[in-house]
Amino acid sequence: MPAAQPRRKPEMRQRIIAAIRAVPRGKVSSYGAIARAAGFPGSARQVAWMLHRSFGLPWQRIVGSGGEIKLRGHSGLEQRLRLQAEGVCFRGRRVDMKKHEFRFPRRNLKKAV
DNA sequence: GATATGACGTCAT
DNA sequence: CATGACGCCATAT
Repeated sequence: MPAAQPRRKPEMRQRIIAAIRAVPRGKVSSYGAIARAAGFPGSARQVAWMLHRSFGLPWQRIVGSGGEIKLRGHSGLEQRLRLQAEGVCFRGRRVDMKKHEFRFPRRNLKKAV
């Protein structure tokens, strides 16, 4: 059978947004981790793009690998303040991932969706 | 369809 | 630890 074409539905956006919203207050996650959790490993950039396009998301909880804040200037400062307001600890310029990195639940067993 | 861009990630220097 | 190069992938023009 000729194969089902991989659909490019807006499903990607939905899943990424869902993953972002899944990060609880006081926790953080990285772009790459969000992308993986959403089922799109390697699409970290799309996560960032999405944060810019969609509003109402806990954008401050998404940081770069190792807990580094990737935003520049004022935005980066605000992100830091917002996270600290949520109780997130910093170590130098980075988030203390050891304590605050959110672990996504594994929904591997079967495709239960 | 080609080129440029971006809140990325990882590795080499 | 800072910097640069390369890989990655959806959008924008």
